[in-house]
Amino acid sequence: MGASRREHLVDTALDLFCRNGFHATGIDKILAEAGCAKMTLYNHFKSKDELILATLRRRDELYRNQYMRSVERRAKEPRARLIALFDALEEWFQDEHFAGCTFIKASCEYGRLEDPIHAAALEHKRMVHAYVRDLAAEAGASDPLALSQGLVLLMEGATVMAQIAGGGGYAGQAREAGEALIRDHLGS
Amino acid sequence: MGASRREHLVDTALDLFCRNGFHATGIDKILAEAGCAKMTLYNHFKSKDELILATLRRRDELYRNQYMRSVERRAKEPRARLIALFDALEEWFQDEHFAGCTFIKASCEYGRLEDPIHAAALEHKRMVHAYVRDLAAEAGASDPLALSQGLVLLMEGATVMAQIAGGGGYAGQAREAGEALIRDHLGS
DNA sequence: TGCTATTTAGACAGGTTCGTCTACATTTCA
DNA sequence: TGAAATGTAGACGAACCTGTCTAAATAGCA
Repeated sequence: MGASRREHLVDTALDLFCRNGFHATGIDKILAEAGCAKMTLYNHFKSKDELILATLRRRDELYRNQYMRSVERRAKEPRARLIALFDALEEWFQDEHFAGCTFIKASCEYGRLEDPIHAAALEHKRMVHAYVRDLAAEAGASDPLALSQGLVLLMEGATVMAQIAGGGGYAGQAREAGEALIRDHLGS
Repeated sequence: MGASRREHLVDTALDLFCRNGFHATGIDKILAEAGCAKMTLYNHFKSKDELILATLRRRDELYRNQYMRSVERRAKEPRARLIALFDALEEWFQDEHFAGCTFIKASCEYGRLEDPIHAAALEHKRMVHAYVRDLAAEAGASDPLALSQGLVLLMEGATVMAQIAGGGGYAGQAREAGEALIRDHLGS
């Protein structure tokens, strides 16, 4: 079983953390759900916090392999990809397992900026912004930074609202506003 | 002391919950910080969850008395008030006690939609949206709903990013994008 | 002053938490 | 086949959690 045991633990923990919260999810619950022994967990991870950091790395990997690839599958031209950011968001919100952004949740429960868990959340958000900024630059925006900042705020706002309201068209609202921003920066 | 004891407990709990999280903040910590006895708390509140709901009601009250009044103080005309939404946001982010939105945090830790705590968060967000929608309508927007949805997403996105990054100009970014949306809906 | 309601300090119960440890079983791979 | 690595099951400790209870002190108000 080797490394697959570890991956299975991380995937199980990621699911439980995102659904029920980090503090509210005990080690024992994760072990029961994953069907493995306590020493297996503590053999792979030094502590619960280390496990949490591993789940955040895993979530970042999934973001790149699922969300970002979904954007790139939906459109080939940079400008169209800026709009596809919101369609891929909608796809995510529609997922029956959608439970909000794991990184936002992590920053909520681990609020101190110097906490490694909070720092991991910030690092992920920086990566997302860099991705959008590059797309805006490729699309020929005169001020790609400003455009990408606006788009990212719409994306984050939609994600938070979808989490609180339980889905409900927020990606579409964000897309509509995003299109206006894109027109403003790139012309119609 | 009468009711002031209860208010002091709620204010203390609100501060600790928002700084350190709901699950991570124990009853004993709140009591120590507030300097009062356990039975005083359980005399006023049936349980910790009831205390949390009381802190959310208190936070909602502060939002109306501080944030919304700040918006209305900054501008008298509806259109100017739409822009003032972001300036008042910046003022909030600059506060040394800023620690993100209590309601977003509550929805993160109590993720089940049917949880009364989550429901209270949703209700607050609905109130905020209604406020912005009314402003957009007063400003003469042809589609006040669409405009307000875009503005709200920018506001929520800025709040989340300010929480994760620890301040840092997100209200200004949101204002810039918000002005573009307002121009798009109301003309320059 | 004196009666009543509130607050206090702390012990207490029952449950949960994280993490360690041991003794045994299983897998891996030469 | 046999040795080394890995996983299992569960007991265990020490700390923490929420919520209850009691007995004494204090506050508010007539």
